[in-house]
Amino acid sequence: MKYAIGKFSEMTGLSIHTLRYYEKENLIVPAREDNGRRSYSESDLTWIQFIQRLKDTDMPIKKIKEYAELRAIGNSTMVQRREILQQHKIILERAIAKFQEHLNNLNSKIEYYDDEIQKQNPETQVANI
Amino acid sequence: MKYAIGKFSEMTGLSIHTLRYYEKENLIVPAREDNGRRSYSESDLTWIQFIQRLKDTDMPIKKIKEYAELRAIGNSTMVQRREILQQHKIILERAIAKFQEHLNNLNSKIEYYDDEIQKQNPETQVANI
DNA sequence: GTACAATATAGAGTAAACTCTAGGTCAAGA
DNA sequence: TCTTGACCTAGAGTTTACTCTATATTGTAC
Repeated sequence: MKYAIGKFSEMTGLSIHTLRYYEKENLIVPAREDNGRRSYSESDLTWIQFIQRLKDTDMPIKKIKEYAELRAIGNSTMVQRREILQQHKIILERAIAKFQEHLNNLNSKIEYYDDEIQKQNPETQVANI
Repeated sequence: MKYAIGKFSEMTGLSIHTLRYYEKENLIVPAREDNGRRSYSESDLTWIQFIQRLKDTDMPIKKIKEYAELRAIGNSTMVQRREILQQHKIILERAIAKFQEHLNNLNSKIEYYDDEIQKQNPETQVANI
């Protein structure tokens, strides 16, 4: 199946403007119809979903672009592409650890607030007996 | 102890410009000396470290500002502040889940690349016997 | 007492990632 | 045939979070 940009925008949740911007940045370069209109394929869909996950885990557009341009060259660039993913993996592991740590801090702080709020509202205490 | 902006910048790793910008945004408003110079305290240090963790886990400046302005009002705003932290907690939990999921995908993809790279380099295979 | 380092303010500039506008083409339905 | 809606390009505008510049003042070392 082939999809015009409007349809593809709906399918991906990305705006038409964003899709054109991604093309300008070489992230995803769809085929064109004879009349010059963009024609996205199933494989473009799989690819944009991967891009969306990279984006969603904070890979900057520049890095995604780097990966996309290597991908466009073909099989000879697999070692470099593996390296980019490997680096991103390390970034993700660190991010998870950092978020987990801050989540623990946040939990203590919320508990502290709960205690203080209790102290400020004796009625609530009475109601809870 | 009191710290001038240069010292405080060193202690926090934030540039002097950033500290002034944070003040303009009401995130952290230090005392002033008689001559008008900023004077940061120990409690400013604890507070900026908390701000840094919020920032580091992607809370936007606007939201931190909201929290900071409630904090500046005092004890009467505890319920609202608790609510902001509670919301951020949920955001963090979702972020961790999302990152974890993408990490798993990434691991499969890296393994796939490893296989393909192996196939492309038979010498490596021989060397591994 | 003079140089110089640190501080002050106001406001301009920057990078990233969109987002929108203007002006134009083109195919299909009333 | 005409108009409407989807598409096209080039380029301007926006938001966030800084980052830098210009200009002025002040406190300390020689």
